[in-house]
Formats: sequence, structure tokens, C-alpha cells
Amino acid sequence: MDKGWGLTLENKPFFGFNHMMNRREEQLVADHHDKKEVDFFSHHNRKPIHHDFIKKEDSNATTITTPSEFIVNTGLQLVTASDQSTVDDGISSEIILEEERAKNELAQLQVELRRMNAENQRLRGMLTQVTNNYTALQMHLATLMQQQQISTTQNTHDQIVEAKFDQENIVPRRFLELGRSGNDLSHNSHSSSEERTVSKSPRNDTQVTRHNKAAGREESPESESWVPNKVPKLNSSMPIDQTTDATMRKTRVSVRARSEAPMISDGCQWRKYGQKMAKGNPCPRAYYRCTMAVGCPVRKQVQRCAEDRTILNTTYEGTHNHPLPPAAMAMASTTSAAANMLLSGSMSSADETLMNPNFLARTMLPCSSSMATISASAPFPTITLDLTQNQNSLTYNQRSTPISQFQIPFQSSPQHPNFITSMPPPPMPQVLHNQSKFSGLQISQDIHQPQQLQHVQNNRSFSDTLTAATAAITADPNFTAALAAAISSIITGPGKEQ
DNA sequence: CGCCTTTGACCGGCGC
DNA sequence: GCGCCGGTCAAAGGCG
Repeated sequence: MDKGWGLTLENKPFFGFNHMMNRREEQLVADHHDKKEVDFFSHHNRKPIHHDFIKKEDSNATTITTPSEFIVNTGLQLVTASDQSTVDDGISSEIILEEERAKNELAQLQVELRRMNAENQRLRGMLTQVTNNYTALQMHLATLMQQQQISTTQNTHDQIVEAKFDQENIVPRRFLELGRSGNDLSHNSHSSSEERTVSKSPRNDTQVTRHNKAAGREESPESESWVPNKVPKLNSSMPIDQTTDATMRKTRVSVRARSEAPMISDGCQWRKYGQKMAKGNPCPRAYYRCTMAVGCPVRKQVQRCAEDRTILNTTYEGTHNHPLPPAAMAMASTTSAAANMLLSGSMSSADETLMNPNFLARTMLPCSSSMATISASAPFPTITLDLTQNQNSLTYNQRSTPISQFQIPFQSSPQHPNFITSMPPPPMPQVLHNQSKFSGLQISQDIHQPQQLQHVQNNRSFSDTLTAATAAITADPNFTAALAAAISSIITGPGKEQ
């Protein structure tokens, strides 16, 4: 103990401070002693603690209550550290013991802190996993509900019951129909294809299709799986279900994004099955098919923009018929959500007349018409998400509708959990509710459906769409960086970027 | 060897 | 009916 000091009060160890101890360590040691002692030395003698020590002339124990009493009653003198050799050796050893004890406690605290950090990490991992599982279960539930609905519609007795239910209680029936998302509808057709392809390879399936075509398409449309996009013309005379089903298969989601890569990463496995030169664009259009499961009907077209070759235009079509990895979960819901948004409810020819694309685009996204547009022009309705305009669009969104589109992705993007945790909960319902008051489709649906339910439906669809597409885009490092920069500009202050 | 890409042929829809 | 066009097929070849 070369640079310490100490004395005994009531024959107990009083203080033992190492010159090198920091303030936290001092406090840890002091916490074990009387409060007055702590107050005394921390408030009145902080500096002398380190440079001086008190020499006790009388070996008898002395009771000290206040600093002044300490001085007055004991007659102790403040001496310099150079005199520390006169300190009793017994006292020094006690001080050392106390110091060791404090160090041990500090070490224990540090160990505890590390353990808690590790626990925190583990819990975060569990939370992420639970979130992913929840999403997967949601998809599974939708599939099961669809299967149940198929069996229901195939059962004559059930049909009768259902018809009675329709007559007696129209609103609940509508609610059930609302539950049929694009996903469900797609699965409707997929399920039959799955049954058929259980013992067949995709090639065989293709051959069957070809055979059917050669045979004059004798097979019913419902038995087709991802059969050709040689879509039957939308005929208003067709039964509503068939019309909707056919249109649903054709509903597309297009994503415009800047990328040097030949294809944006969306978490799925794709196989190229064709390439064509499309009219009006010197860049070839590539055709890809999802290969994550046999018979998956999802396809996508990739083509570079003629005006700006750095812009990649990816068009998705169809709904996956298989579980998806978290990275692909987002885009998986895109097509069905978009289809649902565009086509929820039946689309009659009268509805189509209401679908003025410009009107849809403006009314649906009043704050960002440059970002997302809807084209209902023939042959199929398409929603286009333009993510090539980052800064300006973001700024505009920030000002007009606080935390709107670009907050959505952070909730569900499995690729960027950090974003999820770092962003505050968004005022989604309000924002999306406003956004949902829009399209001609909405108008047409109002004829059949309770308005409030439609808002819920469209809110979900639209948020799913934007979430999915943006999350898919963020899977690409280039876009992630661009988005991160834009987001950071928002977080650091919207006013600064003006 | 299996999977993937390439690429010319083929098919059906559509407009004239 | 013909030709254009988008979309798909499938053989051939490449690649790991």
C-alpha cells in the first residue's frame, strides 16, 4: 500500500483507496460503509483522498459523525503522502482486503453486464425468429383457409347451407369473400395443379399443357396450373369467378429500380426460360420462372429501360404455391397483394370503365404519384413501383405524409432487422386509411362491400405491396445503400434537406 | 451429371 | 386470312 491512506473508526476498517481507482470503484467501495463517511470523503475531501492521508495519533477507536467533528474531536492532522510509512500495517492490510473485495464486486458486475448483453442478443434473435415464424404461419393459414373453402364449394350440401346463409345474412358472407385475397384466388387454381403434378415433373406438366392446347383446350380452365399467359380475353359474359381468376393470374407488379446486376435479388430461385426482343426497346426482355417448388406459377420478366440502361424493370406475376424463405416473403406477398388491391371484388366490364389509370395513380398515391403508378390498360392491370427516384421522392413524402411509404418496409423487411428496431412505430392506420380512399375499384367495390371492411382490405393490400416491393429492393446492396442514405437524411432532420 | 442459359421454333391473340 | 407480337417450349450447349 504505497499510495493509500486510512484509519480505523470503531475498530473497523474505514477506507481503502488505491490511487488508481476510478470514481466508479470508489463508489462501489464506499457503498459498503456509512453514508456519512461517504458524504464526508466524497464531498469534502475528494482531492486529499488521492494526495494526502490522515494520520491517527491515538490508537484508540474514535467515533466520528461529521467532518468537522472528525477534525475537532480527534485532533487528527492532515499529513502528506510522504508520511504514509507511519500508517499502521494492520490498517493497511484491511484496506487491501477491502479494495480486493471492491474489485471482486466490480468484476462480478462486469460479468453480470456481459451476461445480460448476451441474453439481450439471444432474445433479439428469438424475436426475429418468432416474427418470421408468424409471417410463415400467416401464409399457411391463408392456404388452409383456401383449401377449406375449396372443399366447401365442392360439397353440395354445404353449398345449400351457404346459399341459405347468404339469404339470411349477407354481410358475413361478404366478409368471407373479403378474406379471399389474391393469394387465395391464385391458390385456388394452383391447388388443382398441385394435385395433378404430384407424380409429374414440370416438364410433364408442360407437355400436358401442350397436349391440351393441341387438343383444342378441352380441359377446363380450372385444371390449368401456370399454363400459359395466353390469357383468355376478359369477357364480361364469363362467370364472375372465372373472369376474376383469369385476371388475377394476369395482374402484375412491376418494380423499377436502378441496378447494375442483371436481376434484383428477391430471395427466390429463378430459372430463365426465354428471352425476346420486345418492340420499342433495344434491350432484350428475359423471362424467368420460379423454381423453388414444382409447378410454382410465379414468373417474372426483367428488362432494362430503353431510356436509362441502369434502370431495371422487373415485372412479377402470379402467386407462389410454396413456403418462402424470409428474404423472399416480402416479394411473395407483392403479387397477390397487388392483385388483391387491383381486383378485390369482381371486375366487370363496368368496373373496367372506371379504371382510368391516371385517376388511379393520382388518387391512390396523392403524395407520391411519381413513385407508384397503376396501369389498368390492356391486357392486364399492373402496379408499378418506381424506386429510381430516391431523394426527391423521399423528401416529398416526408413533407406531405409523415412516415408513409418508406416506413412500412422497416416493419417487415427481414433483411434489415436493425431498421426495424431503430424506427419508431408508424402511424400506419391513419396514413393508409387516407391512402385507401381512392380508386375506381374502390368505387365499384362499394356497391357490394361494407366500406369499412374495404378500407381494411385495401390498407393491407397496399401496405403489403409497398412493403414487399421495397423490401425486395432493399435486398439489393445498391438500393440498400441508397435507401439508407435517404432515410438518414430524413432522420437527421427534414428541415435541413430543403 | 445435373442444373442452368441460350436461342430458334412454335403457338395463340390481335389488328388490319 | 395474314402478319405482327408477346410469350413459351425444348434441344443444345455451358458450367460447376
